[in-house]
Amino acid sequence: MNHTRTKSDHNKINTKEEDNNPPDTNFIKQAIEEDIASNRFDSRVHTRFPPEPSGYLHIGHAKAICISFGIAENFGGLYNLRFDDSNPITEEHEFVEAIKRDVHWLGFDWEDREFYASDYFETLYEYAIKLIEKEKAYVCDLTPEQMRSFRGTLVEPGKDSPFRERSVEENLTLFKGMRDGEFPDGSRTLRAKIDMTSPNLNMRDPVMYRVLRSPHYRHGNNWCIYPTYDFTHGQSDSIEGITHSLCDVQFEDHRPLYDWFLESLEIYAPRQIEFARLNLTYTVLGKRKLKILVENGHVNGWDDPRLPTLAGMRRRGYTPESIRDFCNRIGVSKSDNLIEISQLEYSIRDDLNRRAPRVMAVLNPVKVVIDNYPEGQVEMMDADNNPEDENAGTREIPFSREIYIERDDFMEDPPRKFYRLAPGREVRLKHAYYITCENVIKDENTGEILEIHCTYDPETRGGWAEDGRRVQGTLHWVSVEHAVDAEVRLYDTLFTEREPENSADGTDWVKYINPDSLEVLDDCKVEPSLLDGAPGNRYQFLRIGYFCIDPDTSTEKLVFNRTVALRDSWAKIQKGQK
RNA sequence: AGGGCGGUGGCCAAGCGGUAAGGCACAGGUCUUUGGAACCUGUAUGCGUAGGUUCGAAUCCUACCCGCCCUGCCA
Repeated sequence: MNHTRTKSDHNKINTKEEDNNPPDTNFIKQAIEEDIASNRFDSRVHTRFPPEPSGYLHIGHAKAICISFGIAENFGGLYNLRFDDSNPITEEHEFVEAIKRDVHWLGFDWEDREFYASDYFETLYEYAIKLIEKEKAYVCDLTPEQMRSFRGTLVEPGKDSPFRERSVEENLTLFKGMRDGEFPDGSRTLRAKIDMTSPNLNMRDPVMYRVLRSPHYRHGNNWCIYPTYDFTHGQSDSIEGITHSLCDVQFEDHRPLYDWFLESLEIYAPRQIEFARLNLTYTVLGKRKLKILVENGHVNGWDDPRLPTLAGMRRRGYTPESIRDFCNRIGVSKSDNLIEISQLEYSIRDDLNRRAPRVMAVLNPVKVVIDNYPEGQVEMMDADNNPEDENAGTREIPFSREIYIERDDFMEDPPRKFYRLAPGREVRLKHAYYITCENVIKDENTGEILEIHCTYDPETRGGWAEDGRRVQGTLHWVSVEHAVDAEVRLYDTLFTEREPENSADGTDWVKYINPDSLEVLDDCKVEPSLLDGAPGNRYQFLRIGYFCIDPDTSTEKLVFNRTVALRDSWAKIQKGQK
């Protein structure tokens, strides 16, 4: 048969299963492939992730980790975890433990390749002496203010420091004096002698060492001078034999300096490649801002489930697999980006849909009495744990004359397309029976619905009618007698603005914190099987969303966090009807 | 203004001179014991703008416009 292939034919042939895979290449992988082809690093691939232990890791770091470690895995290479700890003022041991925990949780194993830039301080000191001897570094006595004015501006060149031409001997003596504690904090620096007229400000004789009497969390009072990032990072990469030093684009104009130090020192030189950092709608990423949220009490600690920290997301119920999937899907490029939160939600729903056991929980209960059901009778109903997973098995759920259903699942005067319970209407109770609403009992004064009275059809056990009649709606429920009380914490975005840091009128992102980002429901009723759950366990509450057990759970009270709601097409219809 | 880097649909992102992949979102629909999931269909005569080179340009050239980063002894 002779027929032209149309676009729809094409789509049928390529099923979503095949098309759904994220692209398996990006500009960094291409660059590495070229280096392998040209044998630039003896065909090795060795990357690193260099966090500073001054805060918790967030989803933006996850992107960086997935890129650096993921690429090393792809090429059968190695990856190091290196703490970039050259500023004792902001760094703490607590953070190194938290970072290690989070990277492991993400599923990466750096084996014995755990390093600390601070362990290279002695080598770095020797490197500095080497540069002094090569007349490429000098001790400068300028105060911070003076140094700033000598640096020039974006459009005006800087001026040479009056201390720039000190002799090698004098520099050596002075630098040793710095190390030996002979000079007060901030009084002198060691600077690279490069070019005060460079259009790249980073090349205008950048500081290599500062005098700073602050105990280091790892080395105590061993040092009173500390190297700067620029004099630490590249050399650390070099020492570890890193081939590709992947970092975010803000370091792009540090690359000439990175290369300059390595070349001047005549040591092994890795290749730095930069990519765009992650931005997410309705949140902030960035160490300082997260720190403010935590320290000023806007949230309850680094692991607050509303935070984009890995600790927060873990507590919220995100799986490491979903975060990795998200990082793969968003791709790698150099362009500024703002990823929609729905992209992240897609990844977690997709993962949990396949893995999370289904349970029934009523968040906002209203009582239903089934008048024709025998009083005192209890039936155990079979329920599949996960229709997406045939190996998930089944469990039994107690059914009785009085049950709770969701208040939202009943309407006295239902609008069009409302498929749930209403006077005279028959619906299915999931895994149980068809019930028909006969009447409701309301509070005389407030009009609040107290009880809904129904009858059930004994011929519909399991949720099927012999005569083949259909019902439009299926409700979840919990037996009153067997219900377990629970607290459920619902989360909304932490900010009300899509771009809190960059909104139309304001500069103060803090004022866009969402006052309703946390809603606590403390009268929830859940099925008894949940009593066996442990903190961290994830579930799908049927028809509602994905939830996990919070560590705040005690023997007295179950506490759940909503990870993400199920997609809700009824909510959309309602919106449209308004 | 000097330097660096970016600009492909609402949000991401392929594309690497041969006639605009894919994902998310959105809109319809099929199916359904979750209004979930799954499945199907639709959504850029267009690649920041204007010129130019070429049989042919998102890809090459020129100019211009817009955005981000850089004036810490932070990383």
